[in-house]
Amino acid sequence: MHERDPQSQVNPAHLSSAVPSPAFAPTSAPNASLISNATPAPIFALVDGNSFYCSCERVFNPSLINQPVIVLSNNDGCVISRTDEAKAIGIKMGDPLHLIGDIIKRHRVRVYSSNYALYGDMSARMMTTLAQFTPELEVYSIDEAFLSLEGFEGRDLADYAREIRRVVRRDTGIPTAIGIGPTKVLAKVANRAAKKNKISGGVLNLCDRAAQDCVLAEFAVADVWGIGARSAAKLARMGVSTAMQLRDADIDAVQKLLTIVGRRIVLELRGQSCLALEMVQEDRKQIVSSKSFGRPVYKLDELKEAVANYATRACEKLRRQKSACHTLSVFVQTNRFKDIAQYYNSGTVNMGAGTANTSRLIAAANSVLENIFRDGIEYKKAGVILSDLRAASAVEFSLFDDQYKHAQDIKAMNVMDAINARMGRDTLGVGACGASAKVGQNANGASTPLTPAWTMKANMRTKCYTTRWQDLLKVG
DNA sequence: TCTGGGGTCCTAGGACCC
DNA sequence: TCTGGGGTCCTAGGACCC
Repeated sequence: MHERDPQSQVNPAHLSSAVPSPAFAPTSAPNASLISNATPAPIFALVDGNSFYCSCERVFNPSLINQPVIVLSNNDGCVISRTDEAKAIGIKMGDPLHLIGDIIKRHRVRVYSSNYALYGDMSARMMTTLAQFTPELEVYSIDEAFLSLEGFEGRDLADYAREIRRVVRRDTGIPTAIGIGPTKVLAKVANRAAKKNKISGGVLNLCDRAAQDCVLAEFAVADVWGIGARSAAKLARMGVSTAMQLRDADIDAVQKLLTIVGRRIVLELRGQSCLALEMVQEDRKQIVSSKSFGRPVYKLDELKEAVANYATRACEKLRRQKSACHTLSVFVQTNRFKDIAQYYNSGTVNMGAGTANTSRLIAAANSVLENIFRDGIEYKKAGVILSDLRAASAVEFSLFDDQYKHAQDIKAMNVMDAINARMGRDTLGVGACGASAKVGQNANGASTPLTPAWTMKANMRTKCYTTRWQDLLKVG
């Protein structure tokens, strides 16, 4: 869902200037351009949940309000969400938990393992609420959405955005910030500035040039959407350190430095929309399931069990988008932070006519694993990558493929998915995944010494308030 | 003891073909 | 004995995002 190829990125609205006049427009042009020769300028609003994961936790635990709160990555590794209070005491994004023990103790920071079932459900609620305000909405990430406000020019856009914030807060409990601009990049800038500036009331409209100048002059170029650390360093060498300087820079020089991606960013900063709203979620081109282990793993059998579980997750995603996979890769690696001899190995297998059958993919993954496994190594992470994905309906058989078996495969998977959807994940699974994963967990699903080494650590997870009946909050 | 996971896009360079 | 160049496809690596 991020950068796209230039063709699909171009907003047709802006191609109109290249068309001599409606009379010469190709017959395939949308009718709108024949009716009106003034194509309306796009207006984007970016709505973004503040400290989203922490805010989700606060919704169900009001004692966290006004407290420093952080949410951790998988395996309780590092900080991936923090409240303003946590930011204020110096906790940074990505800080490893084991290095900030002092601050946590001193300030009584409330620490949580990530609970994606909860955050995913809260996200869906937020998006449903936003959809009430405009049919043109792009769900950009778990906590962000772009809205098109085209057609709302008649009203005060900042007022409308404040109304959106109020309703999202009322209906989901999630606080948001909203940035408005004529391009996605400017809407992103506006959103960030709105978050920083408390007097903005969480809303900033950067549609007019004077407002843009004012904000861009003070905006670090490294904070511009699409400019990462590498690009920022290159730009610094060119003497560009603010978003305003980037906007006004020689565009060809920028392209030379940052490729076509950089050029697009400059154009967007200038108010020329290159990145269109993408309302339909395209199918994934690859599906990855990989995780670090809770504890080091040494044995092939344990790796196989882990990989079987990852393949199962990946296959579920594959079937959800009705694709079949034609290439499967598996990788294993040591702990890159540990001062030991590093080992990384991966292997790939061709899945012939294509399949979305969990058992087949696990079997294939196992054979790859046997090839890349070396004895005597302390493994930290493994993963499965499904690629060369095509529509499941377009599976092509060769003379040697057993079509009957393929049809049986599909039936079996449909039954498994249906049961798991109704009774909960992993109610029905493939034997290779091991029953042991469920043994040795305490009541909250946290790991105990009996849990297999490969399973994730999540010792501070809250309940699934919105997705499990037994976890519903009791009032009174 | 302890450092996330899942994605996309762009470019350069090699292989291959004619 | 001399020994081209253009196009396409694929892959690996880099960069970025949340």
